[in-house]
Amino acid sequence: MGLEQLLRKHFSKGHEIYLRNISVDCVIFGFHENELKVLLLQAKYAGIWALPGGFILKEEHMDESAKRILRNRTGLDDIYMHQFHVFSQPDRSTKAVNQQFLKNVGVEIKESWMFERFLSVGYTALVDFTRVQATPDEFAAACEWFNVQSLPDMILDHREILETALRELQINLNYKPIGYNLLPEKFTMPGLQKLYETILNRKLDRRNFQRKIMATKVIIKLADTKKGVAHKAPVLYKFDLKSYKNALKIGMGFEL
Amino acid sequence: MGLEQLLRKHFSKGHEIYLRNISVDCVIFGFHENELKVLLLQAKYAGIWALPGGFILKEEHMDESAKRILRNRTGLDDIYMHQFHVFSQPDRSTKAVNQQFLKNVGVEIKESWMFERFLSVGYTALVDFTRVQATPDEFAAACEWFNVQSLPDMILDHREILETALRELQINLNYKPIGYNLLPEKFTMPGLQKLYETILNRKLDRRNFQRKIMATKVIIKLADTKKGVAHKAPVLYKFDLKSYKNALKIGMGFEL
DNA sequence: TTATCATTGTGTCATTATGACACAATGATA
DNA sequence: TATCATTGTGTCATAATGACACAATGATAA
Repeated sequence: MGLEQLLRKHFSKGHEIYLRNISVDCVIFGFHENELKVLLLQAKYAGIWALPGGFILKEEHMDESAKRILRNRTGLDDIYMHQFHVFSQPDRSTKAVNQQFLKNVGVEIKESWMFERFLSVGYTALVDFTRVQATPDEFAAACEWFNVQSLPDMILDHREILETALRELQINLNYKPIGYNLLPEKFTMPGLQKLYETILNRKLDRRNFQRKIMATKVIIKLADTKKGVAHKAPVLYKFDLKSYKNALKIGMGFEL
Repeated sequence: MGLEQLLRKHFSKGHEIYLRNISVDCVIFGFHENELKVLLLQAKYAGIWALPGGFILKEEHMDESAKRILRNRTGLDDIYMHQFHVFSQPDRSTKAVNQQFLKNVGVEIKESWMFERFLSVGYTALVDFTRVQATPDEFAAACEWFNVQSLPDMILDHREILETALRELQINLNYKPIGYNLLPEKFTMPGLQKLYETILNRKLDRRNFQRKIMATKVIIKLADTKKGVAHKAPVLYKFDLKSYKNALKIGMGFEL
């Protein structure tokens, strides 16, 4: 199907399969080369970027919508996703934006459910950067990772959504185990610390960090060390999946 | 306007003023006689109870919808409300419930936006029990307080919404100052402790409790004592509004 | 009038958690 | 074989926490 046809169908028939007035936007975090990254889409025929988003199918649990969006953009499945906030400014209207988009593409549509007001539910996911197949959706020209420290212009309130998600992540660092999805299966203690330092955007004491992380019991020291690195070979660790999942549920009481 | 007319208007024209597929439900907590209470509505011509809820006007911020609902049920204004979760089970359908309700009332309506699926956004409020003028809405026969320990049958997933709100409140007790809206302006330390014990549903050590509460600096000791009580007259305290609001924003790091 | 008693207010102490810090071990590289 | 950046681990003073005891108060009852 060509873009024009796709757009006509989406704008004129979308309300037959999706709920109205609600959308889902996903803040997908990854970690690569000691940088915290977020996955964004670039609208076709426009420079501006957006969070991967979508709508809720009429018979679908909202968590499934978020997972579907994640799956379609990354190829990843079975990732824990978490709703964190509903954005409901009345003027976060997509009408002007959508009409501009249609104009850019050269399609004229008069009436559409897409011109109504949308609330958006923000979801976060933490994913393994190396396993992601970044895939644009049908209305996007590109799907790329950005360092959270240097973000491009973003549509609507997507910048605010992203920053709320980041704040959430920083707070959760103290109560939830983080890293299972962001790191490879085996990782080093300095590697884990870099992740924490990157998210918190501040330095942590190496020795106290190790003491506290080990006190949570969610990671296990392996016999192996990481080979082929300069300097002393660091010991490898992995998450203890059982404790990890437990800690995800009940939290950890933990202060960095 | 009679009930039938009201219902016809709401079911046939409501979608002209409200967003579709989204509702707001409010868990309004109060504290009275050492019990944690929640405000519920009883559907007309049915025994079953429900959380005070409503819909989002087309040009209204969702927070305003929640405040409007609170104001209409309690007469209270300027109360801090907080969205805590979106409930999105596809089968939390209101269709059967609404049709049953119409049948009870004796009104027949074939098609309605009210028969579609609704997501519901849960909000909490903490209010001063003594200042509440409990007022049923037009579709309710009664508006009453219930002890959270002995709740009646509730429609749809309202029981789950309520319990999620309660869990939220228990967790927040450790990070946010609680009590300003739930207690009278002047209160005693044992009174505040009772509130905490009631919400957490466990006993706390009197001396350690006082030490920790005072360490937060959000409450101020007054010169006065509470008169006319048996036994030793307890000292009165009040919230320091400035510190309180600050603590609401940035949290408190606090463990009971 | 005075003793009783439930309740309030405050202090101590041992234990644990925390932050600041130093030194030895390692292993690639020069 | 020496160098050196990095890793791994231990210590210490201080702060926070939980468990606990005793004195003060003031209404009530003898």
